[in-house]
Amino acid sequence: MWYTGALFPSETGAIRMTSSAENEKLTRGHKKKARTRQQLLDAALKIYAHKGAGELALNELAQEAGVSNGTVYNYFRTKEEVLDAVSLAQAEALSHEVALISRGVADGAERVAIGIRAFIRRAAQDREWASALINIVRYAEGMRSALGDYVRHDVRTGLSQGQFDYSSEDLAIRLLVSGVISAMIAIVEGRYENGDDSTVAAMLLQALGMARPQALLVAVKALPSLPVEE
Amino acid sequence: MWYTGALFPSETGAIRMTSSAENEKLTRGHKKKARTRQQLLDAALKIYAHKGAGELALNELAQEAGVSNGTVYNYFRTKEEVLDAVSLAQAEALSHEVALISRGVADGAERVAIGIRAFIRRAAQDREWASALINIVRYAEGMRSALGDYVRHDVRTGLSQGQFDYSSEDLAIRLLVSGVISAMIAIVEGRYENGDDSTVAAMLLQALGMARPQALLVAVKALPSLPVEE
Amino acid sequence: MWYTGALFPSETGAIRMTSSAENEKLTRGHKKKARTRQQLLDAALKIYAHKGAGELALNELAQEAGVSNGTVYNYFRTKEEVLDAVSLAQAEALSHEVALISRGVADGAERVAIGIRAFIRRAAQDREWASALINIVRYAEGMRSALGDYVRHDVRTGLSQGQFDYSSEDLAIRLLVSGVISAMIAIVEGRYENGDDSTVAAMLLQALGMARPQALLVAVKALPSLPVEE
Amino acid sequence: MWYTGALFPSETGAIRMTSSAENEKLTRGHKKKARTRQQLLDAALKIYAHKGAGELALNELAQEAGVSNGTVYNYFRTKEEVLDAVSLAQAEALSHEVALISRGVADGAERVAIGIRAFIRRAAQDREWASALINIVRYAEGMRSALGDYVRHDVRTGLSQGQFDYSSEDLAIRLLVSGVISAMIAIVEGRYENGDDSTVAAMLLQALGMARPQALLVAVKALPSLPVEE
DNA sequence: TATGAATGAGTCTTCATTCAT
DNA sequence: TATGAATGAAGACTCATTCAT
Repeated sequence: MWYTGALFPSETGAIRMTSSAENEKLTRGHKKKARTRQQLLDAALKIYAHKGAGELALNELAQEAGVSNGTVYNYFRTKEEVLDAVSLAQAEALSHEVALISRGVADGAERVAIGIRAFIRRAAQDREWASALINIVRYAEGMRSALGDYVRHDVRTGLSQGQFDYSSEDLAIRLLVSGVISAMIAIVEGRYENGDDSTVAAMLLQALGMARPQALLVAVKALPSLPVEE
Repeated sequence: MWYTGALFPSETGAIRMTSSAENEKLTRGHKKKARTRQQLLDAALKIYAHKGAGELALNELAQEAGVSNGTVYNYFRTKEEVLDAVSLAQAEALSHEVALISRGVADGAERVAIGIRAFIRRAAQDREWASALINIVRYAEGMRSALGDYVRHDVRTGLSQGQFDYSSEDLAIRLLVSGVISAMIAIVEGRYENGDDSTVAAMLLQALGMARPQALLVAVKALPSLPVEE
Repeated sequence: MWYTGALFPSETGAIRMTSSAENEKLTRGHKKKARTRQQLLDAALKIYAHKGAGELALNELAQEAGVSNGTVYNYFRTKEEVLDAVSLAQAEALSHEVALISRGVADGAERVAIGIRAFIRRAAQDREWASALINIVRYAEGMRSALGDYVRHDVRTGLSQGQFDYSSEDLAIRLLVSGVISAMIAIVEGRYENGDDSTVAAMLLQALGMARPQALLVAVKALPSLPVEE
Repeated sequence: MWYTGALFPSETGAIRMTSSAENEKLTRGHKKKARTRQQLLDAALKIYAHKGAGELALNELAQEAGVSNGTVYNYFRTKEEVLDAVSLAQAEALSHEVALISRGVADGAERVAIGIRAFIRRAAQDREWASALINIVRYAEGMRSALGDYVRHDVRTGLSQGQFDYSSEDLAIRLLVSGVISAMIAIVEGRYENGDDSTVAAMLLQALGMARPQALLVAVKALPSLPVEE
C-alpha cells in the first residue's frame, strides 16, 4: 500500500493509497471485495515500479497483494486486464489531481504548464511512482491517449487564446505527452535539477508555438497552492 | 531478410539487408558464421515489428531465421543480448545513413531538421521497420542514448550558431528523440499526412528555442538528395 | 508406489509404502499435498533403482508419480532436493527399522551384526530396493553419514564392552558402511548365497578388532524376531 | 596434463603424465594421434576430479584438452568410451605401480598391505587424483573388478600361507576394494592423519581373518623403497 | 469469495552428435 | 585427422489458468 496516483501526496514520506478515502468508506460498508481489488491494484503498481508490465507474473502479484493465487482471477481475467485497470485508475487519479491544481486558472498556456510541471515534480518526489508510470505508459497505449485527451482541452484553449500556434493538434499533443514522459525518464535515471520542471514546460510551450520569452514567463510562474481537500 | 536500417532503401518495396553487400562477400568468403549472425539479427528485427522485445522467444527467433533452436545459443546467450546486438546494429546503420544525407550541410538547425524528417519519412514508408524501431527503443535504453549522442553535435552547432536557445542540453536532446519516436508511433497507428515530417521538425526546432517563422522555413526546405553509394 | 524403506516388508512380493498407514490418514484428512509428496518420493526411489541419481529427469519423475510436469516443482526445486528428501526419508525409515529389530539387544557387537545382516537380507529379498539404495548412497553423501551416525553408538558400545579394538572410529565406521554397501552391490549383481549376511558381518566385526571365532559366533546367532507393529 | 596414475610421482609438485615417457617416444615418432588421445584422457581425468563421470560434457572435454569439439569423436564414440578408456588406463597404471612396489615381497599379507597403503598415501598426497579415482570407481564398475582382480592373487597367497581365513573370496575382495575407496573418500573430505594408511591396512587384514596383533605388525612395516625406473 | 494444489503449454537451455570444409 | 558451425532431441523451468474444497 505504498503507491498512489496523487500528484501531491498530502502526507510526507509515506504515500497514501489513491483512493484510501473511498476505500475506508467502503471498508466500513463491509465491501471487502473492493478492498481486495484495491490491494491488487496497489500491488501491481508497486511491481510495475521494478519491472515492465509484460513481466508482471500473476502469482507474484498475488503474493505482493497478500492474497492467494486463485483470488486474482476473481478480479482480473488476464494480466492485460490488470494493466488496463491500473492505468485507468492512474489516469483518473492524475487527471483529477491536475484538475484540482489548475482549478481557477483560465489561461490555456498556464494550465498546460501547470500540468507538465505537476507531473515532473511528482516524479522527482517519488521516483518509484515515476518508474511505475513510465512502465505503464510503455505497455498501455491507452494511458498515453487518456493523458492526451486530458490536455486536449487546455491546448485548444491556448490556441483560441492566440497563445499557441501549431499545425497538427494530434502531433502536438503526442509531443506534449512524450516530452513529459521523457523528462520523467531522466528523473528516474537520477538526473533532476531544481527548475527542470520549468525548463521542460518552457520547451513544450515553445513547441506549441509560443515564443521563448512568453513561454519562460509562464513556465516559471508560481504554482497555485493545492486547495485543501476535505 | 526483409529489414534493414537504411533510412532510404534503394529498392522500392523490398528492403535490402543492412549489409547485403558485405554479406555476399562474406558468403563468398565462406564466412558462414557472420551470415548466420546477420540472419538472426534480421529475424529479430522482423519479430520486434510485431511484439515487444520482452516477448521475443528464442525458439521463434530460430524459426524466423531459419536455423535450429540450438544455433541461436551459439550467438546469443539471452534475449537481452539479442536486443543489444540489434539495437547496436540499427544505431550504427541509422547514424551512418543520416550522416550521409546531411553530409555537406553546415547549418545546425538544418542538420537537426534533416535527421528528424529522415526518420519520419522512413517510418512512413516502412511501418514495419518503424514498429520494430519503436519496440527496440522502448526496451533498449542504450538505443535512446545512442541516438541522443548522435544529434548532440548538431544541437550544439545550432546553439553556437545562435539558432537555438535552451536551458538544458540533456533535456533538449531527450525531448528531440522522444518527439521523433512519438511521431513514429503516430505513423504506425495509421496517422500520417504528407508534411507531417516538417510539422514535427518545426515543433522540435521551436522547442530548442527557434522562433516559429524560422523553424518553419528550415523545416520545409527540400531535403538534400542522397548521394549515390557506390 | 512400490518401494518402502522397510527392512522387512510385512507382505511378500509387493512392498508396502513406507508410510502407507499415515498415508491413508492423510488422505482421509484431505492432506493431498502430503500424499503427492509421498508419491514423488516413491517414484524417485523406484527410478533410482534403475539409474543414478544424476540421471533422474524431473519429467520422468512426474510421469512415474502420475502427476504433471509442473507439479514436481511445487515440491522440489532441483534434482538434488529430490535426492536429499529421498535419502532423508530412507535414512529415517531404515534407522527406525533397525532400531526396532535390535530393540532389547544390549551387546554392542551383536547390535552391529544385526544391523549389517538386516541390510543384507533385505537387499537379497528386494534387489530393486537394494539397487536404489546403492544409487542413493553413491550420490548423497548425507546418506553415508546418516547411516554412519546411526551405528556409531553401537560401535562405541562394543568398544567399551571390550569387544572391539580399533584405532580410528571414523575410519572404522566408514569401513562398516562401505562394507555393507559393497555386499549389497554383490547382491544386485546376482551374487548371493545363503549365509552371506553372516559372512559379511563376521568380516566387519573382525575389522573392528574382534577375533575371528568370537566374530563368527556373533554373526551366526539367530536374528531376533521382529516385534509385531500394532 | 597434470594427472597421472603413478602412485608415487617421481617429481614433487607437478605430476607427470601416466605415460609421458611412452608419450615422448611416440611424439618423436610423430605419432600425433596417440598424443591427442592422451591429451583427452588427461583432460578427462582432470574433469573427473571435479565432477561425476556422468556430468562430463564432451565439449568441455574438448576444451580442456585443447582440441576442437569434433576431434573427440575421432577417438571416442560416447562418453562411456571415454570413461572406459580412462579407467582402463588408470587400472593398468596403478597395477603396474603396485606390482613394482611390492616386487620382491613374497608374503601375501604384506603384499596386500602394501597395496592398500600405497593407494591411501597416494590419495593423501594428491587429493585431486583421489577425487578423480573415486568418481571413476563410482561410475565404472569395471574399475572395481579390475582392482579386485589385481589383489586376488595376493589374497590367495595369504590364504595358502595360513595368514588369512575368510569364508568368501568374492566378498573379501569386494570389502578390500571398497574399504580402500572409503578411506580415499575420507581423505578427499579432508580427514587424513598420519598413519591412517596403516590403520586401514590393519582393519582390512583383520577382516581377512588375521588376528589384530599380526595385522598391526604387517601394517606398520616400512614400505619397500620404490626401485628406480630407468 | 478465497484458497492453493494441480495442470500443461510454452520457453529456455544444454549437449551429444553430425558433417562440410 | 582436425575443425567448429549446425543440429535437434532431451530436459529444465515458468507461469497463466483451472478447479475442488
